[in-house]
Amino acid sequence: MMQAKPKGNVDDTDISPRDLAARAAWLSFVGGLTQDQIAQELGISRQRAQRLVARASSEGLIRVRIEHPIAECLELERALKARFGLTSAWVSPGLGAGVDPLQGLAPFVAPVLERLFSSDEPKVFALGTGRTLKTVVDQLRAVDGSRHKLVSLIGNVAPDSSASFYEVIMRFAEKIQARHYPMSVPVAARDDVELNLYRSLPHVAASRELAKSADLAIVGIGQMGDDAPLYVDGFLTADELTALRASGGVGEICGHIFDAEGRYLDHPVNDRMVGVRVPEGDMPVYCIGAGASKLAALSAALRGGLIDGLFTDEWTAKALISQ
Amino acid sequence: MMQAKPKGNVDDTDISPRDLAARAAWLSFVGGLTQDQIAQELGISRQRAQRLVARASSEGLIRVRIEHPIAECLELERALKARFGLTSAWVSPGLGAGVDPLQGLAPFVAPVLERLFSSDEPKVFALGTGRTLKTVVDQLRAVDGSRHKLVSLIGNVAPDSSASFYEVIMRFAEKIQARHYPMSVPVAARDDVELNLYRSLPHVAASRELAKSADLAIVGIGQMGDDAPLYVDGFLTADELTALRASGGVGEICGHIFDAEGRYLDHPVNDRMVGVRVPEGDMPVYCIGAGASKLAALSAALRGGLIDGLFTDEWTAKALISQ
DNA sequence: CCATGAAATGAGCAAATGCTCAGATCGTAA
DNA sequence: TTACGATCTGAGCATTTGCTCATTTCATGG
Repeated sequence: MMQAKPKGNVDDTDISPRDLAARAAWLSFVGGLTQDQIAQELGISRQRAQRLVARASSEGLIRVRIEHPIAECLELERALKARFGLTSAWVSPGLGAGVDPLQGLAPFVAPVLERLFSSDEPKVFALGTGRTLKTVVDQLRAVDGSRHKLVSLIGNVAPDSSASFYEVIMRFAEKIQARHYPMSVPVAARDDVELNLYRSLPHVAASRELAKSADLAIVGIGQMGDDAPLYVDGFLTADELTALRASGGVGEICGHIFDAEGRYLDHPVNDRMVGVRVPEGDMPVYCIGAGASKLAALSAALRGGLIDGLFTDEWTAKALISQ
Repeated sequence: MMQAKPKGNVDDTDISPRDLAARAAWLSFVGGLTQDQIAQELGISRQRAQRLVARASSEGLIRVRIEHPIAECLELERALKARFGLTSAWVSPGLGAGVDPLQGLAPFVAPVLERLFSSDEPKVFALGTGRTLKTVVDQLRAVDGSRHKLVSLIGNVAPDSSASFYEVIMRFAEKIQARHYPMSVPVAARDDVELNLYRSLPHVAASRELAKSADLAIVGIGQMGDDAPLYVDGFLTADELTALRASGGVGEICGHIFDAEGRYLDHPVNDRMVGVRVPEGDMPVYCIGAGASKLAALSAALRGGLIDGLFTDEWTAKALISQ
């Protein structure tokens, strides 16, 4: 499927090296040993110890969390809920200007999702896609959620027929060992005939039904700037993007484009999405997103009541509250 | 109750300083910023940034966990279960010779207990006391376990009438917001009359009944060397300690002393404990303990089938398996 | 068998970190 | 107001850490 590079960080069946890295990291972080001491303890060179610890961090073997809720963030959560009628809000501390907001948001979101997934009661979670969700799932700890079901809200085949795209649901399913129902058709149909064809496929119809009756939807949010994900990934042509913006499009959730008031556009592009449009029924929708580029989209989604819960960072929360 | 020192690390209503520490730690650990950058971001001196991060770690605002199960530890867990007929075993990676085993064991045990406490089904947990359990509870994250009940297996009043001792159940209860039932009487009665008196007190009888019907017991284990906890804390005189050792006593759980085969001694000291002796009925008993000093006691408890689950560290596990 | 390239290793060095000490700041009491 | 004590703060320095580069090791293919 992919390149044959032996560098792949997927979990292959290595026995020793990763173990050793974990051990070095344990000695360093938990034991507070210096690299020299680690080297001695493990019978390796100080240099190697250093590399093992670095590797453990970069491969995500280390998970750090701050136990103390920062008052300012709690206040922002309260304000977001009050201002936009959300049922839930989570605000991560910011990491300063130069840093990708996801770097802070993802490790903050992951534990919350773990809590959701560790509910004893079997639930159906409907998932979107995108870089945000992918980054979050990478941070997710392996918890046993085998009683739950995961279903995709959106097709998983890109216009160039590649299926890899941002495969989020598989990764989620691996982490929590849940049954999963991807929507194995193109994200968008090219015309109404195709749309009806896709939707009439039994496995698609089943996934759509399951998604519509899910207990909770977890989605990202896309912006409509020049580097809109829909455009970059080839779902829209440059002309279409321009046209949609002219029609007022400022953001999208699961490929469904909406205007600044959070109303979905009445536009052919929107009508040909094979997946499910949220909100659907009384299923709560939790959205994960932060950063200046997503501000307009988030603001619109909030204004239109498209979402019920929001994960974001401090900077974005402040910006949203001050309009 | 305690000294009036304003240094107490109990959660007082500070607003800013701890928040700032948490924020600095977040920037450092999650954001990977250098102290200089943190200082700039927070508008403070590099020095202060350094101190804030250090403080955050020392105050336990930071929680680090290793995501990767180390093969060698898994193997030891398997071996422990097979060898001693345990239903569960957890082995933490060792931290090298010079370090208190608890420093590694406690952060390892805490997440496992969190999982136990996050079960949706209401349960009754029976708890022992001691330094081990206290260190573990300090590492525990605040999870909502308000549906559970916590009950003490042992009295909470020391011979000198001080109640503070190792107050574990309160700390657990605070962390998980569970109803708790301490056993508010002396640990040991001075004679049979007193024993019967204590046990006939309604709240003691109720606690004992609840403890006996608990879903799970979580206990530490004590050794009977010259610095036996029972002796150090004043529950035994030096003479008694010597006598008990002469009678074969090598360890104790909740103050009940047993011999090298894990059989409880038939001795007056043992008969005057007000609390509950484990195992009791079919309630599983999980024991937390590691270190050379506890080896004999652990070995005996395992041999006698006193415990069903064991939390220990690598070194101790190896020693136990090789007899 | 050797040639080749990629990854692992160790040395050296610059940056970052943690610690100590002296001075500053603040609150309290005379 | 001034003196006092305790904490907070910043500078300097020793230690620790992370990075780069040259070398070695290992695996693969000629």
